This record gives sequence, structure tokens and C-alpha cells, in this order.
Amino acid sequence: MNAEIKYPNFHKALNSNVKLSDEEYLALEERLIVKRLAKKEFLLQSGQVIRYLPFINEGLMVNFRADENGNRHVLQIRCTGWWMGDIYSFFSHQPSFLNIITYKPTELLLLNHETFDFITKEFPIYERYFRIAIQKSYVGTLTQIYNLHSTTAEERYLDLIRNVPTILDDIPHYLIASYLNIKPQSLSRIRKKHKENLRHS
Amino acid sequence: MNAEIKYPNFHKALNSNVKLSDEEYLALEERLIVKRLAKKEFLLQSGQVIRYLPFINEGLMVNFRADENGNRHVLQIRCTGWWMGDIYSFFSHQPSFLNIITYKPTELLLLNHETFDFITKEFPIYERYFRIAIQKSYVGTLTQIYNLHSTTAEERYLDLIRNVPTILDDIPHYLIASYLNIKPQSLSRIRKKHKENLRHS
DNA sequence: CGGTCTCTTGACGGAGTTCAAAGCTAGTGG
DNA sequence: CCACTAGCTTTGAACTCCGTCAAGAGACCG
Repeated sequence: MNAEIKYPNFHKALNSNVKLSDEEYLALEERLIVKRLAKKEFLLQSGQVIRYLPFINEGLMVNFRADENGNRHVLQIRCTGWWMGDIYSFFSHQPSFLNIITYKPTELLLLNHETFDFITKEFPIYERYFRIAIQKSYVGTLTQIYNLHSTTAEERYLDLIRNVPTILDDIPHYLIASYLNIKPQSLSRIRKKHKENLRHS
Repeated sequence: MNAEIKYPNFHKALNSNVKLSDEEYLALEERLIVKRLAKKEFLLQSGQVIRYLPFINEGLMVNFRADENGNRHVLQIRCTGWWMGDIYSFFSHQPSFLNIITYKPTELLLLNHETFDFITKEFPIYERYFRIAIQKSYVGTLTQIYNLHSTTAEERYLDLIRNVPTILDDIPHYLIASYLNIKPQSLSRIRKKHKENLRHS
């Protein structure tokens, strides 16, 4: 690995989809904007237009959408090494429907439009990178729909804590419940059933 | 519109995301493979690797995934002017989890790997086109997750027949029920409640 | 240490499921 | 061309999981 690389998590994420030369990689890295957020700080609130593609260099973020009654529906939970933004709002310049909030102190690497346009024009391989990255996200959301159709809330809960064992310590349970598409009371009852995994106790 | 264009639906779909020159467009069009399927014919069955990106030039298709009990879960319904394939299987060369079947006589335009590699290498704008196309699909599936979280089965039903009024005539109700994430019996009861929209009667 | 937000627990209610049976429809073969 | 069959749709009744409402316990923060 190259000694000049400042953000190995970012470099690794890019190279998992395409092979970049040092020149290609560094042209982007030197244009990244670093943004730090404290715990429970909003990156984006619905109604705003997001002007960045945010990569989580370190941290934990949740997005949710509020319905007409003000109920929050958590759609995604993302941590270090993933993108967490709203490509709908970014590319359309329309107000976002999403809210994005941190649940750990978080360091983001941001691409603005100027940088995105520059690197994709200068280095077409970046257009390919983003195509593949979005493709993987798309496959992930399709799987998420399949799981909502084919599994019970309890199965989704067990799956989640198997994949991210510490999540109950990091994120309020009512948001995890929302992500699983159940109410906090139901999550509490499911957790009771699986005492060996209880936290906060 | 250019007189040389053989597939205006395809041309229109491409140009809704990027502006193509005649040369760029025709380079792809002349490489398309036409495939016609009868009603209720499978394009793909789970376990197979799909070797094409299929565009629906005319027709109607449904995809579904079967769980370990053999229950089918419909994830997407697509008609004329949309892509309907499995980009996971296509790009990874892995066996697909999906089944894709027609519910009207359907004409597909297929891109194979050779064509995809050729046009994206020769004309980087196609890499951009697919990035944007997949991006829109991704935003669509995110909305689908939001709807599964925030609406009742009845609301999803009313939404569906508002958007695609003829769908109850084209696709078996048990598949529509699956798409809405309910059982056929429940769909039947919801339809009874909204008699003004009954079909098959 | 007091207030607010979160989590838990219980009782009840409702949307959707399950099981079962009957009606309907389209496709097939005599 | 009609009769038969298999698969799809409808309907009813009982059930179940999860939601709702409500109250209390616990945790966090100023």
C-alpha cells in the first residue's frame, strides 16, 4: 500500500470495485473535503438539497424518512467504509426526503459536484466505479425487500445482531425497531425472548 | 427523431438519462439481440447465470424469489420501456436467486457481455448511462422499502391500481398479492371492499 | 437531583393469516 | 365442440402476531 495514501478506508473501498492508478486515486483524494460530526448530529434534514456524496471514513450513521404523521421510518444503517448520502437529491438537485444522522462521532469524506464532474470527466474509470458502487447498493436494497417479504421480525432481529453485535449499544432501540419494521414494544418483547443477547442490563 | 432508429422505446430510454450522438446510439442498436417470449415464459430461473441485460421493448414481466419453503416473493413488476434482469448475476457471473417470467407476449432487446464491454469501452458515456439508470432503480427500491414500512396493504393496493389500472387483468392475483406483501385471500377481501375497481366480473 | 427521553410490561384490539371448502375459469383432450 | 380437470379466486371462521394505549421503571443530561 502506498505511503502517500491518507485515507486507506477510502482507497480500499474504491479498489474493491475498480483498479485505480496512483494518479487517478490521488486526483480524487486531494479534492476530498473532510467533515467531522459529533454523535447525534444531522448531516441532512428532509427538505434540504444535499450537495455532497459522503463517504464514512469512520463512524456510524442512520437515515430515515418521516411520513405525513411525523413517524420516522429507518431505511438504512451504515458504518465505516460505506457511502451514506442521498443520490436522488445530489444528482437531481431536488430537496431530499431523507434525514441522515450520526450515532457515533463521525468523520466524513465529501465529494461535491465540482469534484464529481471533474474526476468522472478526467478519469472515466470513476464513472465505472460509481456505477458498480450503486449497483451493489441496489442489490442490497432488493435483498432488503426480499427479507421484508420472507422473514419475520424476530428473524430480522436475530440476523441484525448476528451481523452487527454491538448495534443495540450504539443506536436507540426505537430506531432499530423501525429499521426492522416493528414497534419498540415488539422489539423489547423479542429481546426478552432472547435474553442471552440482552444489553443495557 | 431519426429515421434510422429501429427501436424508439429503447432510444427514448437511453436519451432520458444521457444525450447520445447518432453514432453512439447506432453502435449499440446494431448489436442488440432481439428475443421474443410468449406469455408465461421464463426468461430466467433461479440457479442460472444470466448472460444478458434485458430491455423490455414491448411486454410485461415479473420477477420473484423463492424462499426455502418454496414460497414465491414478487419483488418487481416491469413493462414496456424498462430493464428487467438481474445485474447481480450478470456482473458477478454467479447463479441468480431470481426468477423472471413474462405475463404478456414480450419482445426483449438483449445486451450481452461482449456488447456491454464494447460500448462502455468505446463510448464512456454508456458507463454514465448505466450509472444513472441503476441509480434510478436504486432510488425506486428505496421508496419501495419506505412504502413497505409506512403504508398498509390496502394503501399499497390502491396505489398500484392507480398507477397500473389494468394490472389485475394481466397478472394472476396471487402474484400481485405477493408483490403487495399479503396473501391472496387478503387481496380478495381488499378488492371486495373497493368494488368499483373490481375486474373479472 | 429533577426532568425528559427511552425502554419495559400488561391488557386489549385489529389487520392480516391460516385452514377449509366452494365457485369460477381457462386450457386440454376426447 | 363440449366436458373435464387443474389451478385460481372467493368466502367464512378461528387464530395470531403485532400494534395501540397506558403506566411504570430506568437512563441520561443539564
